[in-house]
This record gives sequence, C-alpha cells and structure tokens, in this order.
Amino acid sequence: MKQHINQLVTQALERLAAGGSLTLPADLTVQIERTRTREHGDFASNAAMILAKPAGMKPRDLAAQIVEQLPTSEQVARVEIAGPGFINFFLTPAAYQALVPLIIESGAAYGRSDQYRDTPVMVEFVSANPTGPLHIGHGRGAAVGDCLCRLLAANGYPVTREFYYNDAGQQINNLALSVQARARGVTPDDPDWPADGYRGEYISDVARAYMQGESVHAEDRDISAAADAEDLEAIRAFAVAYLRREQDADLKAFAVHFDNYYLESSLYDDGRVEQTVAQLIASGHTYEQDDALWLRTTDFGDDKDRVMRKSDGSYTYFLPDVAYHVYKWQRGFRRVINEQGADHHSTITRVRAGLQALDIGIPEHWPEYVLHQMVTVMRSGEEVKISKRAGSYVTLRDLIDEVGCDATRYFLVARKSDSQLTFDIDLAKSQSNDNPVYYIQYAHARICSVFRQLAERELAYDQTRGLAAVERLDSAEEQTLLVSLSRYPEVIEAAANTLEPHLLAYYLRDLAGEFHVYYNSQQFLVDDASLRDARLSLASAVRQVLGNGLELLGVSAPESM
RNA sequence: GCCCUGGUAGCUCAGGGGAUAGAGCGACGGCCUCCUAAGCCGUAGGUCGCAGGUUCGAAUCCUGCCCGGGGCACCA
Repeated sequence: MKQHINQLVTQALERLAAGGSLTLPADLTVQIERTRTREHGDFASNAAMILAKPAGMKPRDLAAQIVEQLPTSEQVARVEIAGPGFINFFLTPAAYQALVPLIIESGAAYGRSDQYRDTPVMVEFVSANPTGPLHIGHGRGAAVGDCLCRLLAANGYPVTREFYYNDAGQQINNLALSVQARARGVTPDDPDWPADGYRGEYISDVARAYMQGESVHAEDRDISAAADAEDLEAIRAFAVAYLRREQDADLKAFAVHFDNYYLESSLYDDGRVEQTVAQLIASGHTYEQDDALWLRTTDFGDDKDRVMRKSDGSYTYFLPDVAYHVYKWQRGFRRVINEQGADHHSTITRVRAGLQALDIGIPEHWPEYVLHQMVTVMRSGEEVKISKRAGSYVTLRDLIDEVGCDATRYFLVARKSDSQLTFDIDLAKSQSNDNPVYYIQYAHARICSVFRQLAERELAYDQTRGLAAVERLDSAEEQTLLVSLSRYPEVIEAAANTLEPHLLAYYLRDLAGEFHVYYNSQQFLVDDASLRDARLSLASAVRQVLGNGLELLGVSAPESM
C-alpha cells in the first residue's frame, strides 16, 4: 500500500519536473507516512512542504499542482490537501477489504518476507557465565535476544543464535573455591570462607551433588562428580557443568534455544588468542609499559589505552573478546548483533578498537549492539533486591514458576530496551484486565470461542461465501481493524530493522484492543449468512495476525482461557 | 571529570521533525435476558525536566544546565 502511494507521488513529481515547473533534487526521497488519525486519511505525503522552498512556491499551491498530476488509482478514493501542505490519501474500503483473503491465504506467512535471505546474521545473547542461576537481568536479555532472532528470521535473515561464556577465568576459580568450601562444611559467615566466594544457597546444592557423585548432562557437556573435596580441578569442572545444566533448564522453561555454545577457553585451545596478540603487535598499535602489553585503543576513539597482557603474563578479558569477534567475522557473519546488559557497554569501544587495530577490513561499527537497562523487581509495592553474592536472589526460574513463561516474556520485551524496567510481579501474575498479556491472548481465545459457538448453534462457516462478501465489512470498527491488519508487515519489518521488539508488543496490544471494541459493537453470529461469514472471515484474519505476532514474541496463543 | 542511557498524565510506559501529545493501570460514573465482563463505554487528569538555538514546523534535532541509572581496573 505504502509503496503504491509512493509511486503515485513520484510519478506526479516527475510529470511536474518534465513540464518544467519543478526541479527535483537528486537525493529526493518522498516521505509517505501513516497518518495519526483517520481524519487525515490513510497515508500522507510531505512532498509539497519539502519542495516548496526550492520551487519558490507556497506549499499548498505546490500541493495542488502535485495532486493535479497524480495518476488515478483504484485504491485511492480521494486526495485532500490539508494543514500546512500535507497531501492526504484516503484509500477505498475495497483496498482494505482485499486484505482478508490475502491474510487467510498467506496464513502463518502473512507479515513474513525473505528479503534478507542472503545476509546471515549472528545474534549473541544471554552469555551468562556458569557461576549461578540466571536472574531476571539475564531474562531480559533472553527475551529481547530471542525475540530479535524471531523477528530477523521473519524478515528472511538466516539467524545463528550463540551463547558465549567464560568457563575458565577467575570467576570460575571463585566458584570452584566456593563449592569446595561448602563441600568441606564451611559457610559464608566462617572466617575460612573464600574472599570473593559466591554466597548463594545454590552453591550448597552443587557441593552436595558433587559429594554424592552425581552425573550431570548439560547442552554442551557431560560429567560425573569425583566426590573428592580436595580435587579443585574436578570441582571446577563439575560445578561448571552443573550450573550450565541449570541454566539450560531455565532457558528451556523460557522457550529460548541456542544453535551454539562457544567457550572462552576454546579461544586459548585453538590458539586464536595468541594469534590475535601477534597480529595486534604486528599492526603497530601496541606498546609495552610497566611490564604490561598495551593496545593503543585511543587511536580508535577510546578515552584511554587498555592493557592486553598483564604484567603477570595473563590476558585481560577484552583480548579474548576481540579474538572471539575476529572468529565471528571469519565465520562469515557480516551482521553480528550482541545483546547484553548496559553495564557492559564499555566493552563496545574496546572490542571495536581491537578489531580496527587488526586492519582486516572489518567495518568501524561492526558488530552491532543492543543494550538493555536494568530490571527492578517489585512485589507488594516493594523492591526485591537482587544480589548474587549476598545470596538473596530473584532467579529467572522463580519468576517463570510464579508468573508463567508467557507473562514473563511479554513484560521483559514490552519495553524499549534502553529504558529501565520495573517488573511488577503482582501485575504480571494478575489474571485480570490489568494484565496486557492476557488481554492479547483473550482476544485470540475469544475468536476461537466464536467459532466453537458457531458449531454449537449448528451453523457452518463458509469461507468462500465470506470472502465473496468482504465488501460488507464497512463499519467504522471493521475499517479500523483492517487498517491495523495492513500495518502488521510494516511493524515486523520496522521492529527488525530498528532491533526494537517492543514495537510488536505494542502493536499486538492495539490490535487486540480494536478487536475487543469490535466484539462488543457487532454480533458475528447473525442470521444473514453472507454477512456472518464475512465477519467470521475478518475474525479469522485477526486471529491469524494475533497468532503470528504472539509467535514472534514467543508467547502462546491459547484457544480458550 | 569523561562516556552511555533515561526524565512525557498520580503510577508504568508508547510516540523520537509534522497537523488537536497517546495507551494501560489507579480515581470517578455507566454496560451482561446478548458469540467468554480476563471485555466494552464515558468523565477527570499534561509548562512533554529547564533554558537557548536550528526549522515553514520541535515532545522529537543541536548546545548548555538540573535530576535518576549504568560505566570509566594490569576484574569480567
């Protein structure tokens, strides 16, 4: 639709230019926008306002000339000039009614496209270290990242989902020491407790399982416990596998899956870290100072240089990060999106600086980042504190168990990710009209219910008859619904292009609301068979779009509630 | 101090160059002999943090300031 209007305006402008009354700038891009209210039609163009000044004309006069040159179109009922010089297009009801058969025929494919099928993209998200259960911050990353993957895939991108974690560093060492302490019966309040130990109760569970000789199976590893409290290496390996297994279970319960788990340790095993160091030194952007090896990241926009190799010979975390991203590039991903917490934003400049220093043709702004701000959890009007070290802890699993996967996912993805989010447990749990998740799902269930009611009344839905009568869908409520249905593909594309899944959450809320209004204003099961079937066809199309959209959010679309 | 982010209705948040600034919740008042009331309708509620600037037009872009969050390690 939008594209069609664009063509009409472009043709009109070209005619004016050919007639000599207008000169078009070479870089002209005509804007066709959805209008905010129906009084302004369906689409509006600002072409006259933009071109008025160079043409030396008043916007409204120029608009009149453009309108005069517009080709006629079956889809356009009328055109108006309004306000400071907008050209408003009013589409015919038929243009919208034609969507009903289109949506029903397209089914799950409605709103999807394959336009980016030639651009493999990797999305790295969650990437939690195996030092504890996933908390609600990881949950936000999981929900946003997973939804992004679904949106990208819906636009045709071949998507690879990757989870990267450190299985060997100092944090893991603290983990192993903590488990060992618990295995020996030492508690966090003991003087013997490791300095940076993890104090959470789950550490006791790991220690107990280890001492009982349990075997664990995680997505990316299997291990049996040695049950020896003195074998720190065995404890380390067991604890990592145990917590990975827990995280897998959390992610599974959250309907999130990954194609690949990538270990930081493998970057060392494969020699990629050493190789990256050698290349960085060769590139001339490094220097030695105070027995450490520095990378001159200030050459690439950082505000101070960074240490790559510490004076004790070990590497800082950012070096494997660079090596890891080089490998992503080498694997052929020309689009890479990293979804992570905003508390890690300082890595962006450094990783990009490292990649630029290598001078291997990686674009300046590669990879892309989607950062999410912190989540505050509220219960009974009070903030629930999250602190892994202290042990009081809102885990993702607790949330899923308490409020359900659907509501948790919806709430975590329904906000723009760069604003802080308040997760109200009471609201998310409430099975009432307070809760937007149920509001959307209820619209879907209601439509299913209408079709069940149809059968109970021993009526049958004749789709052919319904689609032949779509011109009877002419009420204000029906037109409103049809406009929203026409917007769905634009929303899917925009949400993927801007990497903003919340756009979809809002859209579905609006669509559901419009359906509820319709439901209350008109009867579906009327005696007039063709009218009945036409309305059922529209309901069916709405159900399809609600279902398609919920699928992209990873939220279920129940048939009854 | 520097960098990133946010500041829009009592609360939670959309809108991020266009035409009278939106939604939900909360408040108040209505609607089930009728396809699920997990719904609908109505009323009240705003100096879009402040001040300049750019523009035909600024909640939206730029600059400065104020306030909240995060980050500025030879931690990750």
